[in-house]
Amino acid sequence: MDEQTVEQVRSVIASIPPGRVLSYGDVAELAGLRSARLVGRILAEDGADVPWHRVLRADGNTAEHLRRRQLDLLRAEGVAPRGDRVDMRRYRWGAESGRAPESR
DNA sequence: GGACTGACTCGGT
DNA sequence: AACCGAGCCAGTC
Repeated sequence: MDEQTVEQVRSVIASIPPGRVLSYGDVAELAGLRSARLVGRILAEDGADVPWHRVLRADGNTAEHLRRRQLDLLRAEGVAPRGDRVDMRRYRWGAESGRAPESR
């Protein structure tokens, strides 16, 4: 794994404000990567000390094995998941008034 | 090298 | 909503 890439990804995630979220793909883009999977992989290995819970799937779902913990952590900072799903249009970093720069 | 596996995503059925 | 196939990239066997 390229150290520089890892640091890029970690710094992007570290800069996400509390109460906001990004998708793996968003992080990949901000870090200059083409692969969202790489972001997940990096978090799996070196994500323990960054706010990894602010990163979720593009559709607002979380990875199965993390679901419970991640949603708890998010609730703790003001994000209210609807069932297993987070409202990306509302909480996505950069989407202040329900309008995302690129809300799909 | 090939096949398989993931904290992924998108477009098409 | 659910399932598929294709891209994606690094690691393991």
